[in-house]
Amino acid sequence: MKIATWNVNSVNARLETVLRWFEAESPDIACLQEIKCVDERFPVEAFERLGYSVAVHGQKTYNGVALLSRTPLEDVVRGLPGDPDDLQARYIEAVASGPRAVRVASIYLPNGNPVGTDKFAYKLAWFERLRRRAGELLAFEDPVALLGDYNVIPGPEDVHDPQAWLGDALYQPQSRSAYRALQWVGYTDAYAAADGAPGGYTFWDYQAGAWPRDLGIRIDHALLSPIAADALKGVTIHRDVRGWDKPSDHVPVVVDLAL
DNA sequence: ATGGTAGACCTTCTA
Repeated sequence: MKIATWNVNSVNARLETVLRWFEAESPDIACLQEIKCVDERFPVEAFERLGYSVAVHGQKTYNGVALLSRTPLEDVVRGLPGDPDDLQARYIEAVASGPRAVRVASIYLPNGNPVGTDKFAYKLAWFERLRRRAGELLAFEDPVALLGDYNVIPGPEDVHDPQAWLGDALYQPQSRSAYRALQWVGYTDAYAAADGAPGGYTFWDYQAGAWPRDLGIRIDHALLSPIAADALKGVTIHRDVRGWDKPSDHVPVVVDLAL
């Protein structure tokens, strides 16, 4: 079973590119982030034609997440539990049903820049809510896969130049610690567990020639519950997609599970 | 030294 995550940076501006990738790779489940549209403007039919069930948690202009699955999506949760005042659409969770049911979430963690502002505080608070939710999910029978744009560079091997990112919210000690705390709850970073090599970047900025110079960072992650981690066969970063026409600044990451 | 690009949307914000 292949589960993908991809920050598409506007699903409508990128639809042709996104569909092209889905036709080539046909993941069983996919988690999209930064769809940048309200629910009504998500291209549901285009994905249904490819055989997917669709669940959307959209928002105007910013954020927005979605889940796609070849089996029906059940028990959909829109929005990260724990703060009714948080209106940003950054979390959707559901069970991809069937004989190999998986509980999956599409996560768009706050960026948090600049450090020292309420944006960074929001990032850390969101991380804490996610940790609590992740703990709750371990009580369910189904394996759990939490995929998305975590906006965290886990370690120095995940960035072209650690020094250049020291002041950035994505590489703050608190951000990295919060990401590790998710693993202490009982989740496994799929890329690390699959012996992913250093330099497995998933994001290259549009600016300053970051892509041709390979100035990338690894911030799109898959965290797996124990049963899911036991079934891990491999992780593939679809790096070549960054070189396509009209690319997102993120590329798809696919985890392959023996489920 | 404070740029450089992309998307949504309406003038600036977010990344």
